[in-house]
Amino acid sequence: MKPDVPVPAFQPLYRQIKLLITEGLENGRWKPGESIPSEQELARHFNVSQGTVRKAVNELAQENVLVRHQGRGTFVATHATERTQAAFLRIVPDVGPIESLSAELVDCRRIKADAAGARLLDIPTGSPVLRIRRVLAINGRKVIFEEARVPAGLFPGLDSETLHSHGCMLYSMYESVFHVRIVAAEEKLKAVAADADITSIMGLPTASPVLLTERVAYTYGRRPVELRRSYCDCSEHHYYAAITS
Amino acid sequence: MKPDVPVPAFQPLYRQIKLLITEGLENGRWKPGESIPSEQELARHFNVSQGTVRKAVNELAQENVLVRHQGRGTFVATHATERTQAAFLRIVPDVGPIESLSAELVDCRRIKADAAGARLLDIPTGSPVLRIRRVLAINGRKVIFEEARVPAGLFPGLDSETLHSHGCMLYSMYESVFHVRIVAAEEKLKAVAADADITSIMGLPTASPVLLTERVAYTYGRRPVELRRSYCDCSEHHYYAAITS
DNA sequence: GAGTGGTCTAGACCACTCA
DNA sequence: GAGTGGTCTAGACCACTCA
Repeated sequence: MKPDVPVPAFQPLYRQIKLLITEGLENGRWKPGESIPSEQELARHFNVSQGTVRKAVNELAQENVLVRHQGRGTFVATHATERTQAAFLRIVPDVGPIESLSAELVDCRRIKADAAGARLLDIPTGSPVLRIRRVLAINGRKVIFEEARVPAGLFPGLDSETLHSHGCMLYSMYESVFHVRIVAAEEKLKAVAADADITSIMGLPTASPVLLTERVAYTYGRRPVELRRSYCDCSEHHYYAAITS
Repeated sequence: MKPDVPVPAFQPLYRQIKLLITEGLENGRWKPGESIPSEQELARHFNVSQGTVRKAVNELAQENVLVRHQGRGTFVATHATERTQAAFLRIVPDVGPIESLSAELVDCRRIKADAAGARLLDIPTGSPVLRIRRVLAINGRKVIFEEARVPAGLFPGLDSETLHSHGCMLYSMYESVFHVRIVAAEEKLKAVAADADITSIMGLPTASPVLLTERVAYTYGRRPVELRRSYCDCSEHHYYAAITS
């Protein structure tokens, strides 16, 4: 019993089902925050057993693309809610929890992709890119200065006003306004001496050591859609990582 | 059908099986690098279905405590092989792969646990702790200075000679000599200015920014067994992290 | 009480490994 | 060819949610 839709060969059935579900997410068939059909329904629709659907959904849930709720259903993950707002933020206070998180826009400009950035974003060098710079405050204290770059083509009409009206929270705005959902990211961290721009914005002594994080963020299908450089003042905050392996 | 061994209540069967398997790993019933019994055998032994064993083993495999090999069996993960030697190292060169990794011992001393360290290691303040300091070189270049602290009681007789005879590779030595297997860790990262000790050992300019990583490493059952502070020269290397959520 | 996901079983067949 | 883990099915019952 195979689903009656063309799928790549040499894949276990449940991977094919996973791909089909991912396609439904990509093309907006099921939207962030909404529920997808029940396992039983999906099994009937794809003409496979519930166990096979379950295995596909489990993998997507583990990748935080879907969220399961026993008794309620399975939902498309979202950056829109308070709780999932900062799911990608790895900076935490040395003591105590994050009680508030706010962002202040520095500027938003249209620039041209340089060679390195274009390669990472998989777009032509020189194509239009939006550069968004902001300062993040944790519990009222300015901690992070960051610069994000995204292909302008994916975010038509994005400007300072769009940013202000969303409190300058990027991933929830990407998702709700432009239907671009961030599902994974890779980060490279370095300790560097802050340059004058950064020390003046953050109110730090000249050449303070700051934690530089370079991120590539991906949407469904591991397509890169954002580059980000963050500079974190580590005097009362740190980057948290858990290792299993 | 329940296993005929006392287990905590209110746990799904497969979690109870998982605990029983973990106990077998802890008490050395199955040793790192060895294979555990097949799913069929475990299912017979615990008197549950193969599917339930499979679910328990899957979770342990995902936590990198066990390693599955189709057609060969399921093996206890180990730090002893070349490939798994540096499974916890997150520092990589900015360009190119890690071709060689070597460690040079600075010193190994017996000290007393300070209050903060004792709390993290869950031992009494003032109890004996071994402090191991070493320099890690990646592709022949000194990149990381680090200091590890472990409860002396867990590592009887550990000294410079033990370290030298294992090339100063800690986790494989913990495992093969002292039967302490590291299975998980938490890390906090900060950018700091290097002090004189570090700049002289690493050959860096005064007060260079370095990446400080503070690690707590855990053995089975999430029992903390090592604290570590690493200082990384980030001029040609970075810390790599993947984010999913 | 109907519907959801979570657990558990039993059994089939497949892909891979190794003697 | 025997033994291993990997996939898939079908069906049962449970825990949780919500009207």
